[in-house]
Amino acid sequence: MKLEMLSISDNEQLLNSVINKIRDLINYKNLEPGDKLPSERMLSEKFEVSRGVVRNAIQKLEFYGLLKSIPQSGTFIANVGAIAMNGIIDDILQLGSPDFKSLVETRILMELKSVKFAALRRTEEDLKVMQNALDAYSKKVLNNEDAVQEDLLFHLAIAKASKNSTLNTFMLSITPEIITNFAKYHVCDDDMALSGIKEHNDIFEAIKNKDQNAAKEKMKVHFKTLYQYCYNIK
Amino acid sequence: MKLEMLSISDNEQLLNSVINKIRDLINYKNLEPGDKLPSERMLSEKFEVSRGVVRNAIQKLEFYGLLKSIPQSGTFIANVGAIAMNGIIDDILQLGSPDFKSLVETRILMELKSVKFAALRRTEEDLKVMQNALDAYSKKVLNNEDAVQEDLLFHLAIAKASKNSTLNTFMLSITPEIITNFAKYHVCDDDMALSGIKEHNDIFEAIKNKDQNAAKEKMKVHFKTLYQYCYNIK
DNA sequence: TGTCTTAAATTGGTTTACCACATTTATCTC
DNA sequence: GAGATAAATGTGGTAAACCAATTTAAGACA
Repeated sequence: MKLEMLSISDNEQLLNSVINKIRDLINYKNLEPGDKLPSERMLSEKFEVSRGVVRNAIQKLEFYGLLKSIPQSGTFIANVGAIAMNGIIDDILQLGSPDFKSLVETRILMELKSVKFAALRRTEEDLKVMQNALDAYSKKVLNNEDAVQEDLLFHLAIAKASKNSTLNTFMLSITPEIITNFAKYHVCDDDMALSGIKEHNDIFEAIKNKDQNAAKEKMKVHFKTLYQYCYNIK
Repeated sequence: MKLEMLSISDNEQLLNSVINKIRDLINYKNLEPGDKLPSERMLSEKFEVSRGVVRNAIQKLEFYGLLKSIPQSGTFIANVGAIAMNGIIDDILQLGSPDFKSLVETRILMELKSVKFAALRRTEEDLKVMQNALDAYSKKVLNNEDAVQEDLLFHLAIAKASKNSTLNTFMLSITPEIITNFAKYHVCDDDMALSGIKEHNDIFEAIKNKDQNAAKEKMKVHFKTLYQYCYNIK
């Protein structure tokens, strides 16, 4: 069984079209935060789709914080202005193709900040978790095994130690995409992995010593190769 | 009708418990990327909940990129390692309470980068959109009206001009939360709004002139008050 | 024994009818 | 006419039956 995601499926296309229609409705009626959407039954009739599809669309928009369904009452516009809402929906609809370059670019800028926060705020417990991730990484690399997962686990441990829940959430959310693309493009060569062990250790020591600037610099070194890759491909 | 979100509803609690059980199952069975989850019917029987609840839980995990459902085949673990998966699920379950401090902290670091990218990559079209947002903001402020939405629209225009889709998505996703908290804590006073006009103009000019460093510095000035607020409250 | 065909079982997705609660409207009492 | 109460309507949520595609297993035939 393949896990291909090359073309979005029919049901996803239907879902997106309904999301688009809901957006058009909100724009047309100039609905503002707190306003009530028509009932699911009315929407399903208006859009000529089953109520289940409407429910799925609403649920997705609810995930993104744009709508709020309240049982036995209705669905309401959340505290988001019209233009921001349109931007987010645009984003939802073109989903699935965040370019790898922007992904890496964003990861790097977040890592450089989170490593500084980690150096500032890390606890002894954080250090232990990092140490474990570091050991697991080294072990895999020295056995010539693929260590992409372990590599990222070390970085996620740093993100957690940064004590910034939002930053941590974002790092977690881009991790799967990073892994997929790394595997696809074979970003990490074997020699890269070997040098990675020392680089990881340097970062770890800087965090341990609570040296923010050193931590950032060592992280920069670690991303040097990735940086070049990121800005060379188009 | 109030839009209170103080306590999560019963159905949400049930949903979270099922998500937790799915996580436990994955851990217990040591399921790896590509492995197949038991069928929805088996899960609903095992967890003693209706199949619909199981479907909702799977859908939510699919939304976060952890699972992938394929019609008439089954539900599969996406390309995410066990530990990263646990981290993300932890994150999903404690949802709804990203502290304001981390939110602001993250927003600032992303803004300081996105404004540099914008200065580097902005098109003439981008400048027009920014100019419009700027005018709308000034108009509201000079009329002594609330201008939080317009303020953020200018910043979102910058994020869009940064040509980094990932960064733009993140900025969009934290925008609703920012607006809510701004309104709740009355972060923006009237005099702050007035000085904001000039600060916005300065940022705009720097982007227009493609001066990355000036853009970042002007943005820093703009966030100075917010910075202090962010680091004073606990 | 091996390969192709075919039918039965399994799967996620969809539809339908029903539910409990909230809101609105109508009715009754004073 | 005002307030309280009850009936009717409308709402999102839920459970069960149904669907089409897939997978699996059995069977027929060489």
